[in-house]
Amino acid sequence: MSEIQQVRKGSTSLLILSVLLEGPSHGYAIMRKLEERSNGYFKMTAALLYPTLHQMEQEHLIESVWENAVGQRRKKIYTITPKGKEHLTKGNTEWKRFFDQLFNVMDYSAEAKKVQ
Amino acid sequence: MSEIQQVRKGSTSLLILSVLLEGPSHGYAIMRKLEERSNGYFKMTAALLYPTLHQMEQEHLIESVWENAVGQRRKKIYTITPKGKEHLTKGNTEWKRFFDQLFNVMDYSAEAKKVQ
DNA sequence: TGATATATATAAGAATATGATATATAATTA
DNA sequence: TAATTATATATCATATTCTTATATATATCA
Repeated sequence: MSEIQQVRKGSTSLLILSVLLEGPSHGYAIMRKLEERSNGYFKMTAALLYPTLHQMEQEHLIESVWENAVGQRRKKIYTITPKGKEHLTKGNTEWKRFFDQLFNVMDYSAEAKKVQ
Repeated sequence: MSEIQQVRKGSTSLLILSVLLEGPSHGYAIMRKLEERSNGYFKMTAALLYPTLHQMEQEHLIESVWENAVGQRRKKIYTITPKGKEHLTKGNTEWKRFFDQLFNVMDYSAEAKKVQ
């Protein structure tokens, strides 16, 4: 597996919650919005999306209702819960801390190398 | 698993390479340096460190020699290879891109929410 | 002598991601 | 009209990475 694919692990639920913060949406639309907003960087696949959505629903981070409109494929509409909003805020903070520490260590080493 | 533990996935090899960029070191010392430089944030465990080191050696990112000094426990000294240095540079860039895109999506959503 | 720090290592299991496959409808194009 | 593409949800087998627990062994300090 490439480095960047490993990196992406664990970000899925946070990205989904980010999209749902704007308003209710269904699986396929979430996938498309993520790709669109990152200019194709986040290429979410169905095999990752749907199991993640199911798990997030079990954890009460999101809720769903089926929409059965005539002349359209049926869709499962997901909404972010208050617990989901908390999770997103907390996750955002934790990611920022993690990146700070990661680049702290990497920059420290790069600086030490220059001095040699 | 907590969000932050998921986040950490895939960063291990990059952190190890960062430490080795400064100079050769052995497993236990790498573990301690990482904890020290991140003020305790990165708590690397032996069970994660040693298998990762073995794998990285197989991928030729690092090389090792046994050191058998008298009056000391024997140590396996690891050195970063040219391939490892490339890997670190590339990984650093990829992490930065990932970070940019992640917060791009998250901030976009937070802004859209404010406007509602 | 016992506790702690140093030092390397593996096994079992959990969590997350990928590639492949399945099913089905709506809209578009040839 | 037929074929293709886009929409829409879902699972399975497999791979990868991480955690908890366990094992072994030496040096140092109280």
